Formats: sequence, C-alpha cells, structure tokens
Amino acid sequence: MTSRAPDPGRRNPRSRAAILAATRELLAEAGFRALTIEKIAARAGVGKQTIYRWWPSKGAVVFDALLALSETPEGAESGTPGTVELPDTGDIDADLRTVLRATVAEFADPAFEAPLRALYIEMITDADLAADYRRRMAAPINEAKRRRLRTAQEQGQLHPDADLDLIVEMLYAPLTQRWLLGTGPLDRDFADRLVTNALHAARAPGAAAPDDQRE
Amino acid sequence: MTSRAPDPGRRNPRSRAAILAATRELLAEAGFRALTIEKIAARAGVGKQTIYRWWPSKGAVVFDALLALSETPEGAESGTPGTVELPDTGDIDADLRTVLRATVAEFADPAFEAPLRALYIEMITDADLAADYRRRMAAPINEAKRRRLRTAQEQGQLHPDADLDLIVEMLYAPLTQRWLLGTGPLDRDFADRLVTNALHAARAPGAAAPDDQRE
Amino acid sequence: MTSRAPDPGRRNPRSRAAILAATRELLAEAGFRALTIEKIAARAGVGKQTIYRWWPSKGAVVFDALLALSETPEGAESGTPGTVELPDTGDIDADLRTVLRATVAEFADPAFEAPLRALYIEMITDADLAADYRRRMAAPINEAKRRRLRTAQEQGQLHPDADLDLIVEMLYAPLTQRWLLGTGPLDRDFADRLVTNALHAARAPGAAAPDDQRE
Amino acid sequence: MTSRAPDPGRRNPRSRAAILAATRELLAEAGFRALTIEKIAARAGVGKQTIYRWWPSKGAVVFDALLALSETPEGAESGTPGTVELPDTGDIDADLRTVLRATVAEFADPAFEAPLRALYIEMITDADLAADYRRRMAAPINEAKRRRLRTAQEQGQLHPDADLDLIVEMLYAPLTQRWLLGTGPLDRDFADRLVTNALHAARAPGAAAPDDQRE
DNA sequence: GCCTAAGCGAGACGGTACGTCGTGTCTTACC
DNA sequence: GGTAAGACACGACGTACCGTCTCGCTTAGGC
Repeated sequence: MTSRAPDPGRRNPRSRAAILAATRELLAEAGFRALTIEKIAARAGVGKQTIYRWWPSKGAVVFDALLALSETPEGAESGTPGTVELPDTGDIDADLRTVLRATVAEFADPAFEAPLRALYIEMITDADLAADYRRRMAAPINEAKRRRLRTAQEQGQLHPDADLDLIVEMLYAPLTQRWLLGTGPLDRDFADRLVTNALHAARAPGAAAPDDQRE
Repeated sequence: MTSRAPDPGRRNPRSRAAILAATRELLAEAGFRALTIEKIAARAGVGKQTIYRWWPSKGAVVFDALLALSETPEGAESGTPGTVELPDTGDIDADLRTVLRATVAEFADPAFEAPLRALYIEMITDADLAADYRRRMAAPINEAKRRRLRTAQEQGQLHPDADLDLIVEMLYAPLTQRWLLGTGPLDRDFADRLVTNALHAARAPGAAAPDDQRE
Repeated sequence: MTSRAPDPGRRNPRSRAAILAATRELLAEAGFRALTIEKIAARAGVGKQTIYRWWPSKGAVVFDALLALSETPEGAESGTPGTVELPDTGDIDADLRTVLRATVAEFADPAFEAPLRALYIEMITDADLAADYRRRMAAPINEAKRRRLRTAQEQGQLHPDADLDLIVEMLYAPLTQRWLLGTGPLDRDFADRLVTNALHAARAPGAAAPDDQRE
Repeated sequence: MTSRAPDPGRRNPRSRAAILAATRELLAEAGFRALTIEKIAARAGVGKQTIYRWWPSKGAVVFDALLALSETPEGAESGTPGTVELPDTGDIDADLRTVLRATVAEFADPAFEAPLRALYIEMITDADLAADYRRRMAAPINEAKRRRLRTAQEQGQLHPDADLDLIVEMLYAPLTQRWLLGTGPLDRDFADRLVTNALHAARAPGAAAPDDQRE
C-alpha cells in the first residue's frame, strides 16, 4: 500500500513552486484549453516525470496552483490554514453583502478566475478531484458561512427554523452559475439582490421541514 | 462570404442522424473524455469531413445530439418546438414541486445526463456555444418558468414586488450545482426544500430592489 | 489479413523520399546512435505517424534508405533492379581483385558506410530484417558472385570440385569483419591477398567434401 | 587527474559480482534490446551510481559480464588469464577441426551467445570498446591460433610462405558472420569445410605477397 | 575508540525519445 | 458537390531510460 507512493521528503520544493507558478501563468495567458503538461514542464524548466510523479492528474496540478495562490504570499507557512472567518459586525445583511460583493470581485480577477475555471472543468469529469476540492477548499469556507448564519439566527435576526445549509446554496449557486456560464451580469447589484432574497427566505416561519419523505 | 458555407439542401439527413446517435451512444458508454470526432465518425460510418463540414465544434455536435433527444421521438418534426409550458393547477407551490422533482429525475437519467454534462463542459470554455445554448434551449424554458411565476403573482400567491427572475435562479442554480459537482444529495426532498424557501423569498414584502445601478 | 495494412496507393511519394533522404543525412552527420524517429520526422518535415504507418521499425527505414541509394540516381525506375553482373574479362583473378577493391572503396565512402553500418546493427537483433536484407539485397549479389566463379570453374580456372559457396564467404566475410570491428586495415592489399588465398583454395583438388555427416 | 578516479581498493566485490550476474541473466532472459542500466541495478539490488562509477558504458559492463563468464567458475582468480593454448596433436587439420567445432558449439550456447552478441553490437558503434575487446579477449586467442599454425608451418604441414594471419581470418570470419546474421547453417560440416579450404590456401605455393603496394 | 572520507542503496531530477492518439485539413474515388 | 475513406503535419499524451545529483547509512583506515 505504502510501496507505490514516492517519499515526499525527497521532493524538491523549488520544482514544485516552479510548476505551480508555470501553471498559473499559462492559464492566465492562454486559457485552459492551451494548458498541457508538456507546456507546464517546459515553462517550469522541469521534466514531465516530475509532474507525473507528484500529481495524479492535470486537474490536481491546477488545484494546487490555486491553493498556493491563496496561501502565504511569501512569509510563514500560513498561520492556521483551516480557520476561515467571515466578518461579523452584528448586521447579517450588511455582512453578507460585503462577502458576496467580494466574491463577485474575485470572479473578475483573471489571476484567480482562470485557474478556478480550469479546476471546475476538471471537477465536472473527475469525481475524485471534486471530492478533494470539497474537503480541502469548499468545506472550511462553507462551514464559516454556516457559522455566520447561525450566529445571526441565535441573535434572532433569522427564523429559528431556517434551513441554513440551503440558504448558503441559494446564496452562492446563482453566483457561480452566472460566472461559469455567463447567464447574466455578475455585479454588486446581483450580489445584493441575492442577499436580500435569501434572507427573506431565512426569516420566514416554518422554513425548514426536514421530515424527509424519502423519494 | 457565401462561397464557404456548404449548401444545406444537399445535406444527407441519414448521416446527420447517424452522427447524433453515435454521439449519444458514445457519451453514455464511455463518458465525455472518451468522446472524439474520430470515434463518432467511425461509429456512425461517416467520414470525418462530414462532421467538420456541418458543425463548428465538438460541443455543437453534442448540443445537437441533446436537442435531437428532446425532439420528436420518431414522427413529425415536432409541432412548435419553441412553445414550452409548465403545469398550472392554480397552486404554485405544488406545481413548482412537480417541476423540480421532474428535473431531479432527468438528472438521474444517464441517457440525458451524459450529453448534458458534456455540453456544460464545452460551454464553460466556449462562449459562443453557451450563447447558442441560452438562446435555443434555456431561454424558452426560463421564459415558461417566469410566466408561471407571474401568473401566481397576478393571482396574489406571490408578493407584487417579487424579483421573479432571481427566484428562478435561486430555484435552479442550486440544483444544477449539486448535479454538476456532486456537492450534495439530489433528491425530492432537496427539490421540495428549494421550492419552500424560494417561495418564502417571493412572498416577502420589498423583495425586489430594482433601483438597478448598472455597473 | 489484408485489413491492417494501409493502402500503398494512397502513399505520398514526396514524404517517402523526404524520410529516406533525412535518414541518410542524419546518419552521415551524427551516426547511428543519434538516429531517432523524431529527428527523421522533424528533418523530413513529416509527422511521426507517417513513418510508423509505412515502416515496421527503424531498421526498415534504414534499409529502404540504403536501397534508395543504390537505385535510380534520378531517371527511370531502374531498368532491371534484380540483375547484378560482375565483370568478366576471362581472368578470374583480375576480376575478383577489381570487385573486392571496389567493395573496399565502398566501405570508405561515408554516404554508403553509415547507413550500412546502421543496418547491420539492426539486423543483428532483428531476424526479420536480416531475412529481408538477405532476400532483397544480398541474395542477388551473392548469386552474381557464384555465377562468376562458376564460369571460371567451367573454363578450367578453378578445380571442378571447388566449394564455390564457401569460397564466396571466405572472400567477403573477412572484409566485412574488418570493416565492422576495425580488426585490421581495410585496403587494396588486403583485398588482393584475400583473392590470392581464396583462389588457392578454389584451385586445390578435393576442395568440397559434401559427404555431410550431420551433427 | 587523480581526484576523479574512484579508489578501486574500496570497491565492493559483492556488488560487482551481482551486477555482472544480473547482466547475464537479463541478457539471457530478454535479449539485448531489453538490457538497461536501471534493470541491471534493480535486479542486482544496487544503486545506479555504483554502475556508473565503475564502468564507462553499458558495453563495458557486458564485456566484463562475458569475461567473468570465462573466468574461474568460483575458485581462485584463474591461473594465468593471458595464456591460451590450442590443442596440438601434430595433425593441424584435425586440431583445427576440433577448435572450430568447439567454437560452433559455443555459439549454440545461449548463456555465452547472448552476452557476446550484445558485446558485438556495442563494439560496432564504440571503437574504444572494440579496441579493449581486441586487446584483452581477441588478441591472446588470435595469438594462440597463429602460434598453432606457425608450428604446423615449421613442421612442413603448411607452405613456408603461407599468409598465416590471413588464414586465421578466413577461418573465423565466415563463422562469425553466419552466427551474427544467420546467413547460413552453423554446424560441424561448415566448420570442417572451412578448415579444409583454409588449409588448401595455406598449402599453396606463393601464398603471401607482402610487397604491399600502398593504395 | 573516534573521525572522517569513501562507497553504497535508493531514488528524485532535467531531459530525450518512445509509440499512440486525436486534431483539423487535404486528396481520392464514388455517386 | 456531398460523401466514405483515410493519409497527412502536428502536437500532446503517459512511459521508459538516460546520466547526474543528493540523501542517509555503512564501513574502512588514520589518528
């Protein structure tokens, strides 16, 4: 079982960084369709085998390239990578507006958008990668979102029965969809309307009905 | 300008049908990654050039394969393809439940799911294809959804100011997201909860804030 | 059976010629160890697949490159490719000297030597190629050599029982060996001594002992 | 200058033996084309560097593997490796028959044949290796052959002017050629005919004409 | 009996070439 | 002129070895 995996202790961190940087550059310059393992290796000044040795797929490289982007700009190995926290001014409406507007801004930044788009494409046909993404990227962020909503709920700003998990999806899925497919403008107004409507749902009585009648 | 376009009158309908059928079969059997123009041509007993002559990209073939699936099972060229209508029993809540549960069922059908997934992947990197999809497939369906909500609004089941376009997105985007990325179970319960929460939003006062400051 | 072989009628003769020319050039420039399919394809301006489609191995390409060298310098498709004839002045000794000296000269010509050396290396590990070589290149030449010796034998210049096949091998194998391995100088003197000694053997009485006691 | 050469005193004889044994095994099992440094190292349980440290090329390893085969099966470091002696019963004809038949038998033994064939291939493109082979393996054997012929010559069994060096080549080159390229059966009959004809040449008057007219 | 330098197993590394697959274009022969 | 067939130049795939390089670990002598 342990016999096939290479020893991470021997891994050359310079090569790793060069590969991730090359991946980001190529995505920003030419888009996902032009991203090939050969070009990454050539740009990074690295043998192809070094990529195949450490990543199971091109999607996994893209994933790491994106992760590396979020991490330590330069300094220490990031304080506590798992702890994400949303702003809490006491006003759930304003706070969500802030957060969704920030997300809209991220989607407008090519340096972030290009690798993320590439990652989504890979995830759609690679369930393993999708699971990895959920576990390592999405899960902590979603947890933070739910936490913020729960605080608001406890403070009486949301209905005690509100279906908080669903509210999170209703907030973000429309955003993601417009970004991925261009099905509509992706601006602050859209973010604001999403917040307004999602919070209406979360304030209504009898929101959650988890008496799951199985299909 | 006219010199390059092939004459559609001379097009061989048997070849066209064979190509679309082969595309669907290959997608169902082996998934999107294994779908190649060469395999489609071989399976359809058709020259590669016949595909390149009539479709601008592989995504366009997939699109047509999916369209052909929705159309006339065998008989006439379908009465009026543009006219979609949602059920209207007078109870918006029940009707939406019916419709979303049907969508959930569609996503569970491999014959439908495989080409649609392939199409989504293509659209994410092909804006032209995405625009085509919106115009020819999504637009009429979305129009029907909005129509049904407007009827309910006019009957007083929804708030007069409800942001109906947004409600449609909040209903369907979470569904699509779970399907594409597997971010959660995709069942009747989820559909029902979506309907419940979206309608809460649509019944709240002051829903829409159409003081749309365009970006 | 016939299904796997490509149709030679569709073969592009310009590509074929370019491949063989590139092979000869690369061999002359850098020797056998530097000869790769990729370099041949690049130099010939040809896709690798075009080589793999028409030749079963690198050795087969080298073989054809060598054959093409011997054929039609430019004009017609060569009169009768199979008919080789050695000089016959009536003096077997002088004629053999002429022929072996010519062989020595050939081995000194890099344009001929390089591909032939490459071909020998391939043949040593590829029995199929070796058989092909014997059938298409060596056989007609050996037949001509035996013919010339037989004429001399009929004219009484050689013993009636002389083992002519063996004499041919004793004439040429030492030449080939010195060429391949550099086991000694390869000059006209060596050629002359080979002729002298081989003819001594061919003139001795009781040369052949075909009372083959099988091992 | 002395800084780069490793100290032979520190060489691990167990590794050396394992490498040579692995080389022979791999050659016998899969032939020359499958012989790689990596496979040798893996089979021998040795680091690649240990091979690169002590041998300049793969051919050199093969050479040593072959040498080790001829040497001491296990015991002492072989009496005097340089001293080879051909049988001498007083009958040159019978003795040569014995020796050539033994050579034929060697070529039929895969344990000996496989490394020797590999060595020949290397020598054809590696002049240094060829020179080494001549000096350390071929020279003493050829010297013994010439010695035996000279003895026969002194006893009047061969002509006083016989070109003994050439006779040796005419005896062995045809044998080697048939072995390497499979140009004909390699059996006792062939060996016997070679001896008969070569000795005819060696008994004829005026054999050698070393009045070398330089080309 | 310690120290240090070498050989050693292991295997990551930057590369080159392999042989295969798919792309989109072109050509040939048929209808 | 559309079509089935498939050759073509091209480029990427994922794998195998190359020869070099760094790691710890053993294993001498030399002190």
